[in-house]
This record gives sequence, structure tokens and C-alpha cells, in this order.
Amino acid sequence: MQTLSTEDYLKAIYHVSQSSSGAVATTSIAKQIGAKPSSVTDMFKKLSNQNLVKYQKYQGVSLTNEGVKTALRIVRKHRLWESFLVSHLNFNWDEVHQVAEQLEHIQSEKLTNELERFLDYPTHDPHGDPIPNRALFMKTYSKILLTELPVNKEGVCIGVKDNSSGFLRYLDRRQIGIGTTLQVLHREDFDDSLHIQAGKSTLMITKKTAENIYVKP
Amino acid sequence: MQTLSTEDYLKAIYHVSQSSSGAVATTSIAKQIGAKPSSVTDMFKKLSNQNLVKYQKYQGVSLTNEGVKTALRIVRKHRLWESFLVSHLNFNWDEVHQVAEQLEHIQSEKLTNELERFLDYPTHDPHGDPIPNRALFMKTYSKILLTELPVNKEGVCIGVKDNSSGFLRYLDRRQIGIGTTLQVLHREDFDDSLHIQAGKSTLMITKKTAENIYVKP
DNA sequence: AAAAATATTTAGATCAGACTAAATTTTTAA
DNA sequence: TTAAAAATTTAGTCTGATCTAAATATTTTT
Repeated sequence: MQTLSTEDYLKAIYHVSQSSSGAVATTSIAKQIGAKPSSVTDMFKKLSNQNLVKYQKYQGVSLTNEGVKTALRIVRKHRLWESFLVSHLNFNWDEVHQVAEQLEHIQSEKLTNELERFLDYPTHDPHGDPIPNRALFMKTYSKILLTELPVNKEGVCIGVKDNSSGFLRYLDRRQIGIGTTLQVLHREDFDDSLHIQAGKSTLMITKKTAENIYVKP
Repeated sequence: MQTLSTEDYLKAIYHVSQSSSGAVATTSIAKQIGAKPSSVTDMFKKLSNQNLVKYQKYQGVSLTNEGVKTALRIVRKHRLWESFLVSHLNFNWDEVHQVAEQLEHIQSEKLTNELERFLDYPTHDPHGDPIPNRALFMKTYSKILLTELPVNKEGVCIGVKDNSSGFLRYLDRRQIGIGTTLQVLHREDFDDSLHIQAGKSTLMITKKTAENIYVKP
């Protein structure tokens, strides 16, 4: 059984390893967790002793099979709770993260599985991220960034890359959410900004914004 | 803001002080928490420094107003979660305690209040214990022990004193639960056992059992 | 009221998780 | 390819929460 802290580290390692290839560096975890690199080194050693990561001095870590499983169990809980908060407790998609960070540590298989049943086996959370099922398997359907959507081709918003509440609230104000139909009307060569159709309104967004929106063509 | 541990202590002090009068002794908390008396003394000092308890060496502690409030906020969360687990996640009343012990520490006022709304403002948890409302006020209706119910007078089971899963499962097997109509048919002077009517069946229970069942006459 | 038993506190140690500062290794750039 | 910069690790410290063992206070019993 893990402590709160080891769970946080495993999840952080999982997330960083998803968005980059090769071993995960000490500094990247330090940033993610909000701890000093020296603390991260300590934890890497502990996780290594429990066979949850493979660690080589100065070379970073990678999760073992057992480590991946543990991380996915936490991700599963996190995303199920986020779904619950939005669907039944009137939380907005930009408010759920902080609370789910706490709820993901609750230890009870029955609770997790019953919550999943109660929510009717959701496959994606409110940000469009896939929820691992009981067997820790998740459907990752093909998605592209809005920047990669060809001009005049329609796509549906299926997720976001940046989950910060600043960005999510910005999207809310623009009335862009999961399921919104998006279409690039014009790509401005000068500053890479995009004129897009979002649902029924047209608006202009920056490249940076478009790089953080996932669409299904 | 409190740590997990200070919350556990405050809740323990609250519960012990409810079921006995005067100051709360070090040993009683040690038993409740499962810690050594010396650790309890340490914590008493910390809580005293935060003005959550009044502590006098060798004389035990009592909660301050602030301490009571903090304890009630935890009790509120604990009982709301227990209600949720039973009403929506198929938990039995003997299974909820351990999970609620974890959930009660989740910090989010919005979560607590939305959960309460979602459950439609329940006043009592699955064991019949009252749930503090948002203002931390709870209705404690008059209740008596089954041992005090006059012979042949009907009462309704509204709670239990002992919440151990052993006792709760025993009641399940006897088909006694919250809401069950109970009537003492005969009190055996020899060993204080009781013949009772419970719903549609009659059965015999010991004095010890009857002392742990609350009824409303 | 003194002795014995019980309860409580103090003193000092340990453990997990974090930190700072210094040392070491790896990477980058001149 | 060596010097400088950046990343990482080591060594030693700190804090919160626990423990054991010894000391002290309170309560109970004789």
C-alpha cells in the first residue's frame, strides 16, 4: 500500500512520461510536484526499492509494470471523481481538479467500482481525458490539435491539453466545451491566429489557444 | 487548517465527551485513536496551542467552541458520506464506516454542501445518527434504549449505539434495521433477556443487544 | 493516611517527507 | 575538447507524529 506522497509521485511520473519519450528527469517531477530536486531523488530511491520505478543515478526513472498499474488506478479514481463532481454536484470543469486530487487517494475498490457503475461506466472525464476501466484499459481515440485541423473541415472538440482553470474559464467565456463543433475558417499567416466557427458564433483565437484544444475530425 | 491527525483527535474528543460528562481523559482518547497515551499528551498540547481544546495537565481536555465547530464539520462530512454510500453506491450499513473515515477529511465546502443538496438534506445517517446541517445544528430527537421501553409498548428502531460491523451484521441477520417496529413482549427476570416482536417475527435478544438499540416510543 | 495501583507526563529516539548547501555528474557551448 | 552551465545527488537538518522507558501525579485500596 502506498502513502499519499508516493501516489502523487507515481501519478506525476506517469503524466510526464506520457507527454515525452524516454526516462523521466528529476527536475520535471520536481516542477510537477512542487518539490525540490533533492526531495525527488529521495523519493525515486524509495519507489525503486518498492519496484515501482526503474531508477539509474543521473538517468531519471521509468515506471515498471507495477508502477504503471498503480498510477492508472489513481488516474482512474481521479477521473471518475471529476465526472461525478460535474455530473451530479454542479461543479464546473475548471473547479474539479483540486478536489479530485484529494479524492483520488481514497482507498476502497468497492467505492471506485460502485462509483463507476453509478456514473454508468463513463469512458471520458469532463476534460475529455479517457477513464481507465476496471481492468485499467482505456480507449484513446485518435485526436488532433485544432492547429492541425485543415481549413474549412469540421471537427468536434473532444478535450483540452492545458487543464489550468485559467484556460478552461477562458474557453467557457468563448462558449467552447467538450462536444462543440469547430471549424477553421481562416488561418492568418502573419501571426498564426485562427478565425474559427465555434458552434453558432465565429471568433478569433491565438495559435497558443488552438494548440491546447483537441478535436476529432 | 488542520492535519488529518488533528482532525481525528478532535472527532475522538467530541465523541468521548458526548458519551460521558466532564473533561476527557488521555487514556480514553488513546484507546479511541489507537495510540499511546504519551502521543495523546503531545497532541493535547498542540490542540491547546491552537485554542481548539482547553487542557490542564493531568486533568484531561475539553473542546473550546472553535474545537466543537471543527469536530462537527468532520462529523457532518462523515455522516453525509455514509448516507451517500448507502443510498447510491450499494454499501451496507456495516461497510460504510471505514471509507467514511477517509472521506471525512476531504477539504471542500462546496463538495460538502453540494453532496448534502444531492442527498436532499438528510437529517440522519444510516445508523440513525443526526447529521449537522450547514450551520452545524442537528436535531437530536428524544430516544430511549430498547431496555427502557415498557413491556408491550411499541417503538420504532431509530438508531444503534454500537456501530461495530459485528453488531450491525447481527442485527441484519435478525432483520432489525432503522425503521423496524419493535415491541418487548416479555422481560426475563432471570437473565434479563427479552422476547421481542421485530416487524413480523418474534425473537429473543440479550440485555447487551437491547442496550445498543435506540427506539422512539 | 500511607501504600499500591493507575494514569499521565517528560525525555529522548525514530521515521517519513521535506528542506538547504555543498559536491558531483552530465550536458552545452565556446 | 575543454570550460561553463545545468542537472542531479549527497550530507546533514527540520518538522510532525509516533514510540519506549522513566519519572511524576492522581486515585484507589488497605
